[in-house]
Amino acid sequence: MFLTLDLESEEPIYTQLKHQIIAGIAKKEFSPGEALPSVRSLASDLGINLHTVNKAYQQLKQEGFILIHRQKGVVINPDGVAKADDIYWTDLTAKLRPLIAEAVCRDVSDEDFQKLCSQIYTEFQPKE
Amino acid sequence: MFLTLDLESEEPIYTQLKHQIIAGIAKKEFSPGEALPSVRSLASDLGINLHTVNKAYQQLKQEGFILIHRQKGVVINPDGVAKADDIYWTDLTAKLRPLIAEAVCRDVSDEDFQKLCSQIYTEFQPKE
DNA sequence: ATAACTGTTATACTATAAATATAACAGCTA
DNA sequence: TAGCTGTTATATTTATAGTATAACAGTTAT
Repeated sequence: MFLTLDLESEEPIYTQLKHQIIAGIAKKEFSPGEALPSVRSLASDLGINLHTVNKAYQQLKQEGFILIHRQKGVVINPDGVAKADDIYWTDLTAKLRPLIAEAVCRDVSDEDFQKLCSQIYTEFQPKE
Repeated sequence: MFLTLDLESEEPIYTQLKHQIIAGIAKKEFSPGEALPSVRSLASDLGINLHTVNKAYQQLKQEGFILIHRQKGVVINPDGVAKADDIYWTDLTAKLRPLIAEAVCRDVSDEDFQKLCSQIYTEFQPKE
């Protein structure tokens, strides 16, 4: 597991965990069905409380990234992540709008913005 | 002034205010040098506390969107908003990365993502 | 001058979220 | 039986969001 935390960040720990696990799935560092550490062991490894890990896991489960078997453990969703639906697009649009509004204010062109997005996309390209 | 608030939203009120004012600047609904309502009158109009408005104004000032003259009032920055610099790009990248990571997980292609961004960009196109 | 308006500062309070600290429960497994 | 799962419950601390008053200093119009 290569999860690192920035305890100085304003981003809550459980959010950092969520983002890193989602990034790991995007980068194919985690395979469908692969087991994730238990809440206790991950909390122990990172030096944080088990409830913080549990909160991240619960939300990842709610959003379909992982499955949690009551007395087994936590695994990356074997069926993969649900495709983009209407709710997802609406949500993503709401998150992008303020970013693009500021970009417009700062004279960032549509093309420059897309260039940055494409560059970030390449970060999640599986290494050949 | 066309500022509306969603008091049920998880997004803090002062953040909603910031986003709407930035969006207003992007849409050229606000012109450089144009006056904004005082903290008291805007707070009164919106039915919220003056400190909440003040917090939004202070951050907008900090980020260069508005100017505040001590005993005069609040105006849209007459010099326009500062162009994108290194700090801005780094910050924007950090905000986009989790969105793009999830998009990759949900099989959203670079092209589809860019299509959405372009569509949002058109929202901020000045009406001819 | 006075009244009414600016932003600013200070203090206090409530409510909520984030994170931690323990503890216990139920079920699986070696 | 011991040790591991996730889960639930309770309590505490800390930080943020938002409100409620009050006062100060400077401007502006009456």
